Amino acid sequence: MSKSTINDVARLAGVSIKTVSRVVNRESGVRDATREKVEKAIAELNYWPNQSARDLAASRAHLICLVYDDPSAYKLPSSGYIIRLQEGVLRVCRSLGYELLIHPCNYRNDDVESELKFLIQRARPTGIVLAAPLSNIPKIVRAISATGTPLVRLSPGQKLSKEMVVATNDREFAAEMTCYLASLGHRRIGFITGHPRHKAVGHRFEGYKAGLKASGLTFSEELVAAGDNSFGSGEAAALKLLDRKSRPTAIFAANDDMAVGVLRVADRLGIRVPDELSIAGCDDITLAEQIHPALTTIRQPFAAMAEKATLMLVKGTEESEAPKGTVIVPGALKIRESTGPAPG
Amino acid sequence: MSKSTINDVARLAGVSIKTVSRVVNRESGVRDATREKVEKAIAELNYWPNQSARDLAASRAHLICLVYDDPSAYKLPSSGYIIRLQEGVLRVCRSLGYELLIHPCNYRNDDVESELKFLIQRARPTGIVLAAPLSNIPKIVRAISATGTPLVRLSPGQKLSKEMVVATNDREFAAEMTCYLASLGHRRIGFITGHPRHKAVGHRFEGYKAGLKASGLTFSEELVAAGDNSFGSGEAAALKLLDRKSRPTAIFAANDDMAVGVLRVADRLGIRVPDELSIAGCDDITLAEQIHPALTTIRQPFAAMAEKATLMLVKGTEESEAPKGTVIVPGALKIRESTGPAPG
DNA sequence: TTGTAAGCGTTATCAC
DNA sequence: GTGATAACGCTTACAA
Repeated sequence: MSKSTINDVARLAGVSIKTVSRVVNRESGVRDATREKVEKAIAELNYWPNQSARDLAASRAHLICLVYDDPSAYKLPSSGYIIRLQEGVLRVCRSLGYELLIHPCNYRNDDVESELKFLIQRARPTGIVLAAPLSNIPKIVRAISATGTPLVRLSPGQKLSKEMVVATNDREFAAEMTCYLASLGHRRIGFITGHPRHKAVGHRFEGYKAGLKASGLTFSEELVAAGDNSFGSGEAAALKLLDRKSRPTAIFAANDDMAVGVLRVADRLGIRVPDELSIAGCDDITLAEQIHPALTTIRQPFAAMAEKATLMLVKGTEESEAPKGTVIVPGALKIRESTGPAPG
Repeated sequence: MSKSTINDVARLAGVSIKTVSRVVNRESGVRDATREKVEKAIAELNYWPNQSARDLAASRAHLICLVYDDPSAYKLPSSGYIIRLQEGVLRVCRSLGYELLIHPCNYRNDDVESELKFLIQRARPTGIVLAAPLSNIPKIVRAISATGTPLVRLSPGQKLSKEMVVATNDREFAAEMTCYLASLGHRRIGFITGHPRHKAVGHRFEGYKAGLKASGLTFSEELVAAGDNSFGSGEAAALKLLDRKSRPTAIFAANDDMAVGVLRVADRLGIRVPDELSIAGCDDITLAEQIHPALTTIRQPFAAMAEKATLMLVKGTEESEAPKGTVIVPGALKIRESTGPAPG
């Protein structure tokens, strides 16, 4: 195992440590011949720079911190959300030589604020990526901002020009999905709303209405049922919508968990999907592709959003021109098997 | 934001930096009055030790690395597994002042080995927690071991007395579940096997056989169907088992994803659960508690295993008496709604 | 019980 | 282009 230092390399290559440092950090102004000598010595000694020493000397840590709502505190079925966020941050970290520190936290705890300050003081990360729904909780944002650590918020549910924000276009793609269903001939398109506290999810309802309008359909309260993002609430809502005389021929749920609930109810009631009923969701959870029929949904760009956020953080730090404002990473329709032409 | 150093504190408290260091590190041999003076200065200056400097000076990093199979490479429905592992490691890290670095990796890549070495060289973690199924892939284990970094393996599928291993008692609880089903009066208990490469999952099949024996039932190939841990394979296997003349009155699947598949097939075939068919799974994925009827299963102690593993790593490093051998963290039966008395 | 001084392995400054 | 040499903020012998 390598224990060699920059000094060993310098000695072997017959140069100063500064020159080795230059080569390692790809600085310009090193003669090719010198560079090669150094690189040879590095390879021979199997040298790797010591991260702690680098960070200390440069007074910066190569560290990104991802903060999100603690899933173990809720039992979210879609912990895939977090995995995908991690995935996105990791992609950038790996390519740019940063490490990822993860910090799930429960905003209901009274001491989240000091907990976050403690974390930041201790780890001194380059920056923080704050995931929804924490990103729209004022005391959390305030606690982090107070430390002066660069912060990027994910889907805070509002545009903010003076801060770094990455979001997706919930409203637009929900409208698009609605138009798609209308284009299949559906005229009675039901909607199941999501958790009332989740702002971005609320945008989808607005998108649904906009889509109806754009398709020349009229909005009706009768076609709407309330859910709370859970599988069970999707089942309950489906039961309500499908029990009616003139039931919808398509149901669009504000998230996949609920859409899967609808699918299950349809199955139980003997309603064939998509022949008699089209079902669409939103998020593209892993299960969406695995159930039968595979769920038509909207792919949420969680990983891409996290990737973009991390990039903003790193660039902002390295280039001293911190990018501000809201960046939109668009979602994408995933047409699969659960939607089809309207019956009749 | 604090930029004060140990020197500032020493100056303000009127002591040497060594004394400050002693207070910060809770070393003994500091007079109470002195300690108080220092603590007051620390509070006043809002001082926090610089982690990089500490690590450099002590030539150790307060860092645990969790390495697991990259979920984005497969589309595992139960990414909850990883979240729970992270949860366990994080618990220990937080209480002991370590940071958690996560590293999902794809063992199919040709360069995993150099990738891991790179990671270790760069981050120099205190130790590594290696999750299944990576923990039983020789080239992975070898690559890590070669660096000399302390390693704890999770569920490698075999007992190893000379290495640090944390596992659960798959065989025992699978037997227990089988006995439980037998005690409900079931005499034809079906089994769906898991992924052939996953050793620990294979143990469950053995446990099933042992449970039959202990209950005075005879094993029959007719009651066994092969699966591969996926939801779809569970559906297929269920179809096979339930299609037979004298079909089983209970089905025990080697994991929850498959058990949910069985549940779905039963629902589709109009077989009432648990009245006509009892279904049991293994893992206790989040979905298990949320579907209807809630799934009887075996709670796998993922978080507890990760916690134990991390503790071994830290203790082993700090106490210079590295604990060796296999530690077993037992699983637990979760009796819910999908199992009941045998019909008739 | 407390303090001094020598590193730890880098980066950064400024000569050459 | 290259190289001394001084930080960076802390731990750790070893003294006192």
